[in-house]
Amino acid sequence: MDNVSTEKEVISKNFIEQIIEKDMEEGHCKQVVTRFPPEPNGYLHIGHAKSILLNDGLAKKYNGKFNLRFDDTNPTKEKTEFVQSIIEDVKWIGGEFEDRLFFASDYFDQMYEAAVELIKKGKAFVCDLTAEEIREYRGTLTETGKNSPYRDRTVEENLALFEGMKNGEFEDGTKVLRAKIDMLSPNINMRDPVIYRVARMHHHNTGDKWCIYPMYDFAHPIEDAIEGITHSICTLEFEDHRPLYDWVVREVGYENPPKQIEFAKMYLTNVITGKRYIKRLVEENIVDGWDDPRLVSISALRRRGFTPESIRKFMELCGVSKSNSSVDYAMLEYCIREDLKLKRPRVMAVLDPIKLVITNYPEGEIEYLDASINQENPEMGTRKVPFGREVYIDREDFMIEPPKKYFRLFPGNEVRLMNAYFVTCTEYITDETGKVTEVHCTYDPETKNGTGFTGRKVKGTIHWVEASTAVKAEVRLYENIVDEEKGVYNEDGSLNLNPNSLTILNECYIEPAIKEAKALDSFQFLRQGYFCVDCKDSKEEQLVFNRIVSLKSSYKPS
RNA sequence: UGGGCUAUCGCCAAGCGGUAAGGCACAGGACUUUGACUCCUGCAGUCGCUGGUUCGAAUCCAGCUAGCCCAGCCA
Repeated sequence: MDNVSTEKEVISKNFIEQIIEKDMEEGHCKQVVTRFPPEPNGYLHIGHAKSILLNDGLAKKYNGKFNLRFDDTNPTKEKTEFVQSIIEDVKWIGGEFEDRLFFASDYFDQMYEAAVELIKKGKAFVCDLTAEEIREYRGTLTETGKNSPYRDRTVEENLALFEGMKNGEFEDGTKVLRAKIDMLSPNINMRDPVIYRVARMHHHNTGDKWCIYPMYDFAHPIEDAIEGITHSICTLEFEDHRPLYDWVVREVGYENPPKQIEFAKMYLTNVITGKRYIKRLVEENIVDGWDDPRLVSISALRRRGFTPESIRKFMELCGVSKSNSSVDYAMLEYCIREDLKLKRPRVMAVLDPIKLVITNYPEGEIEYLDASINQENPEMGTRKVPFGREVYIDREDFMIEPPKKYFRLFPGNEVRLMNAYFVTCTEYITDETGKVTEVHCTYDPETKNGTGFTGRKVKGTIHWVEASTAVKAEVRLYENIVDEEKGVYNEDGSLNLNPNSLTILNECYIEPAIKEAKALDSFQFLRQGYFCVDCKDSKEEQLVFNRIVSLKSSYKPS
């Protein structure tokens, strides 16, 4: 019986795994080596998480290796600040590159040599056309290109010129090295692509050593080949580059050339993915940084309280394919709920307090009641919860005139104060506007938590926090940054921002057990959802909580 | 007749010639000291469309349609 029940569900292999397994069976690949190759030009977001987890997961599954490599071949956009944050994020999400941290810029010498070899083979030439002329000669999507007048320079001339480029003899932009392939190709990438440009830029890693830099299409296959990458996984927009990728590894002469495999990027509904849009929100100060919890950058998800496990689970659930798709945000929420459910303490909290006075409870007395830390996971033990004459309850848990099927507190009704006693509402007090300011109840000592009282049942159980011992906290409720109905973009292409995406609640009360909370600790506040102590904004005096995700509610008023 | 890719439930996604997995979401019901969780139940007579091949097609072929990507000295 046990053996049967522990059998895991068979999860079907994705198309990349099928390719890899075939390659291994046919002996094309002894040990899988994958890589995550970000350009250090921004922070990582959930889309990158998919790539990291995919590559790392494949390496783990097939007993291979996973490298982290910075694709830093264009210094204009790159910064060391980003290198650090990327390393942190990759580690946090669980990408285990161990000591295999590389920089494409460390291979510049080898790339230069490879280019020289290409020239010697007559497969590359130095071109003097301006950028604009190159564009004109390239043709269009529907018209073929035509050969550059410099295409037939001799090997010797090309060699001399290319060395001149390296030695800084030419102005930026005046000369490029081009692969000699086919200007008639229907694939624009094959129309004698530029593989080296002259540009005097200070590089974060190589400093001012170089004034020529290789282009992605030339550099990337070489980087992969040098590291012994077997499967070079990238996104769909590079499909058209694959013939060029293959051309480079073939012409440069690598023996076990890596294979490029493309998969579809992941989009999430109703959030802004995409580095350049996140960048815009940050730069325009619409959010307070790359880790603003409303964003889906990895650092933001971490700050909001998402766990690496939940994100891994999410990626597992999403799968990998070649069709463009947009995953429902609810799936991510499901994953974090699922991950925290049994692991995190459950404490009572009141986010919108009204005072409840238990009129037949002795004044000034506090008793400590036992309560499970997590009722579904007894291993987490118990905690003491102070109870007294005055407690706070949530405003939504009391109604003067309840609609049908409302089974929380209203005049004359009896409910359970969770982990404590049954209470019956006797009266309520309102201010001059009619707003309820205080509710009065009586309690029944016989119904105390843990006594096994079964005399009668109540339909409602509400949460509460004892007033004199309650910890005051700031709670931030996040909504997705865009309006659900309108989607991410307006018709004119501008971002559709929801100004109500952040609500800050200052008057929240949480039971004293919360005092030991540390940055990034997460809790379930009963019926309020899951919250995380903000690692950035919490101070000694006051804890700040970010809502990770709310619970599902099946109560629908009226 | 530029080229490349994609199309299976509201959203992901298996399926690889033998008669439509699974998850999310949703809807009902049971249970409940969180209206949560958990547990049941329901949820594609048909796979973008049209033809063809076959005893048999989501799977193979042909034609069409729709969507995405490509004309950086970005990655």
